[in-house]
Amino acid sequence: MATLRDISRQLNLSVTQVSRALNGHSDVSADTRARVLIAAKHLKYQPNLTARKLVMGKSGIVGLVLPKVPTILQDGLFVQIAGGLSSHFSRKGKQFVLHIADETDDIIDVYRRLIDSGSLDGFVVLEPVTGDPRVAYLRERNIPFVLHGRHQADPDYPFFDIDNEAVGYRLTRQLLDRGHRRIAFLNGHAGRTYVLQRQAGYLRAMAEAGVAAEDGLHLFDDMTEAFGLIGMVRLLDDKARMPTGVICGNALIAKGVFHVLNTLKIAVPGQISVVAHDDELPNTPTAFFHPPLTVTYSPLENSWQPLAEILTKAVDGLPIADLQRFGEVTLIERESVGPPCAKISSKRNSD
Amino acid sequence: MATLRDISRQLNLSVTQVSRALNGHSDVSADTRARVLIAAKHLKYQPNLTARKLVMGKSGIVGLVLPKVPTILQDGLFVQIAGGLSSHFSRKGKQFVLHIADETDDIIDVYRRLIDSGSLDGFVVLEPVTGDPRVAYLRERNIPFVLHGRHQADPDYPFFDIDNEAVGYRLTRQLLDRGHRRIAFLNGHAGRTYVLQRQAGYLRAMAEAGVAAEDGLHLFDDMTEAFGLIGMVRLLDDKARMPTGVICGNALIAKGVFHVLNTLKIAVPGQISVVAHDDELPNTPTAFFHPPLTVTYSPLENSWQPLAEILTKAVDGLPIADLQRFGEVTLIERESVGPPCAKISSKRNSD
DNA sequence: GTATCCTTCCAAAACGTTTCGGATGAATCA
DNA sequence: TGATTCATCCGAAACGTTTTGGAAGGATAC
Repeated sequence: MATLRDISRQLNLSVTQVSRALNGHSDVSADTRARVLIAAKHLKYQPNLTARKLVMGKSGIVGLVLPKVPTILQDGLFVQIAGGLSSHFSRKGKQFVLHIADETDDIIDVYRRLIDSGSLDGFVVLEPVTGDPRVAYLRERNIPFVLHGRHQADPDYPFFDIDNEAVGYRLTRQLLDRGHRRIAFLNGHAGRTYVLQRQAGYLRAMAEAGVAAEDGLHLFDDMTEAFGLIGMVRLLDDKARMPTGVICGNALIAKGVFHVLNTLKIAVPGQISVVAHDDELPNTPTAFFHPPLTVTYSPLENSWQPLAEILTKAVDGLPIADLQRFGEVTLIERESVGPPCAKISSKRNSD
Repeated sequence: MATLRDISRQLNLSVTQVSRALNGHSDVSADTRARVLIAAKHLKYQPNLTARKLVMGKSGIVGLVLPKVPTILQDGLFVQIAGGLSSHFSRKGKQFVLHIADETDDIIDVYRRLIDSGSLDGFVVLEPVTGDPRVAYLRERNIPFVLHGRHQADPDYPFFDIDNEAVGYRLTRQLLDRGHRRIAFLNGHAGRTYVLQRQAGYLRAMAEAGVAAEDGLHLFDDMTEAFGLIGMVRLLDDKARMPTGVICGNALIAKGVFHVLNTLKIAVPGQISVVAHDDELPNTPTAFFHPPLTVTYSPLENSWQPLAEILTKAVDGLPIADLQRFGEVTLIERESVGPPCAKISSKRNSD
């Protein structure tokens, strides 16, 4: 590997000037810079990141720590996340590194080790929960990070998020506007902040419409097809309070819900209307549900680019004002919503 | 962060002695070493990996490069791989890092960048194919690596592998010994070496038994449930040459096969016998198939520890003889094998 | 008593980069 | 003319570690 010394010798320059030429400093003549650039290319010069890091204190490497237990990670999503972040970071000239935490040791210890060993400049933090200990620790250590989502209402740290309150609100309004009153919500895991924010949006819409929100209609669990299945069955169990419309936290839940309704021959939207939030998870295209699903749409895919950009800026020490961004959410009305149905008759009810 | 200097000052020692004490060199008195160790713990000393790497030329970081397109990666397997390797490497005091390659750029370019930037000491290479370009490149650059599997018969590089020829042989023998003659093999992707090795074992067993192996009975494709499904249907299509026994490359394929046989009401092992190789993939327990599946058993999980060990040694420059190991394969006879059935009647055949 | 060895220690160099402080000469200003 | 600015350059220090080559002193061998 060629070093700055090699270039400097070849051009009869000092190492300093070569370094400055390569890094675009001002006190290098145009002629010298050009010669350096050519020599560098010719010698296949690659800066030694280790040496650079030693003097600069930054490694150019950012990371993501995930627990071994794949809570959020269904088929392919993992790869999508890691791949998406990785490619956007590398486009910014940063290396992105993924660390799977051993389930035996505390997640904070993992961060501590990673930070103390001094090889990471910053972190992407996924799936924040209220009072997230990772956020607390990173702030305490003063390590740059960016949150996917927020963990409190008005955060003073870098984040990328969508307006989840609005998601809950708009989804609920979809059903309310058509006349629904008994509206169920198969939401996500109760600890997550976005789940609570969507719940808030739901409650606001219900309150605005003057409809009382019943506790039993709002269910929380991991966002899986299994939850959709089990949740929908539970909702149907209580015949007196059966919902006429169901909101699903994501497309996976909706898939489970559709499976139940389909099996029991309950028509959508004839007998029950369904809406969902669609992150565009792999292999779960809501447009091809039967019937096509009305959704609030905000592809997870759109997060990686801003996340990478924000963390890069955070590492470079930009002020907080530049480090907070919101993602777009669009409403896609399709065919899974109709007027409420007074009485649901199904195979199952006729048992 | 405390440095060697800090410790040396506190103890009135030279930086040299502190370094040597910490690294277990011989020319340090027991007393001095003890004092250094205590001081280091007290000051929460963490060696600066960057500085160490700069002088030693090694970073203590090893990596795995995966393509973004998840070829081998079904639900949870990804996390199992990354997590397994990560925890075993960290137990050896090495950092393990996962890199997802952008699908747009050449895999070799990714390795080149990673190597040139000088931050990785070695690589784990998964899913080798015959004449694997990654292996060729890493050897050319003289970078330590370990292969999961082999990409030629008698390799001169580090690997961990199971005896796949024996897997093919034993699985085939299971069926031959019960009298089967028309034995199908739903194998894996044709490029993979382990697939070819298993094929060789199959052919050897058939030849030994004096049975002609028919081309149409040996199918190759990705090891997925879908292949099991489609492959089994194809096998049943050709009524004249229908197999009495089927070998499946892994449990996922077997799952697809069982699905077809079950749906068509073809009894296992009454009408068709099935055997498979079981890597103990997540959510696919062959013991709980109906009927329980006879398998050659060799959990993927058992690979991570030897892989980590071998790569660690390779990075430390140990001779090749210490860097080649085989995993154990056991045969588990369960209830999916019976005598061959002369004529298969199924719902489908009666169309 | 002198030569040799062993134990324990240290100063200095090295790894490749960035940056600080200053040097040089030419051009501009008063 | 002398002072000031500007553009362009360079030497040396710094980052934190490991390693090299040797030094000091005591113990052992002859």
